[in-house]
Amino acid sequence: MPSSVTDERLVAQLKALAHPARLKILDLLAARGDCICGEVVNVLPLTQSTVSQHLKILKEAGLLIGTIDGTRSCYSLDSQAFGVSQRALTNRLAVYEACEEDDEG
Amino acid sequence: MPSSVTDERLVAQLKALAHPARLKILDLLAARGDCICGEVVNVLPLTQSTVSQHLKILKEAGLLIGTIDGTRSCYSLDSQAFGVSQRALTNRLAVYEACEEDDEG
DNA sequence: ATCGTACATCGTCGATAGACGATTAAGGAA
DNA sequence: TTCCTTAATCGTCTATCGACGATGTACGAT
Repeated sequence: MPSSVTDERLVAQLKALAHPARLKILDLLAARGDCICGEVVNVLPLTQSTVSQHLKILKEAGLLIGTIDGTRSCYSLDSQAFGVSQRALTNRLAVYEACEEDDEG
Repeated sequence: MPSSVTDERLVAQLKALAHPARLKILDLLAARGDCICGEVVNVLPLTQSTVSQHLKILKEAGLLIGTIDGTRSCYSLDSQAFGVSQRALTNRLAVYEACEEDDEG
């Protein structure tokens, strides 16, 4: 019953997810385990500053973990955070899905 | 492998979900089964035109079904659509979640 | 100390989102 | 028909998003 994720936080995460470039970044990180910023820049048709901005947004939404490695920034998915938000989202959507109109009579 | 939901569509649905007022509308519909526009207006601290706009966005994202009932518009959740998008989202997030960094060696 | 690399941040600009009031469209009641 | 109710749409305004180039910052090599 305690949702453990506020509406506000859920909205923030949904906003972070709701962009094609950011979904691509997540896919990339899921595929490779981790990436430095430059690798993401090489894959996406976007400039370095734009990619950096997207990474920041994902990080602020709590979906990514970023570590400094010398002059490089290494990013990886925050699997735990995804577990939490996945459950929150799934619960939410499941409620909506379960809400069949039962006035079929 | 066929995702059955394009990235584009997923992004559109995430955008539709990523607004507090629209989450509230979905909650309301889940709780009541269906609502006419005016009921939603009475519950939310927003004007009729704004609420109507939000309902339109949710409908265009394929999350709501709207039926005309005399001069009223009756909205209800499209449970089937939620089933589909829930699976799409859940799959996506599950991949991210499952992607533990296994380079612990 | 100087230079090069890698990334973050700043400033800007056009496009989009979100709110509102006003108007329009359409059904029901007199 | 005329009027009232309900809701969709239009026009406008502000705020935020998303892209970019330019600049700043920090580390590594020379």
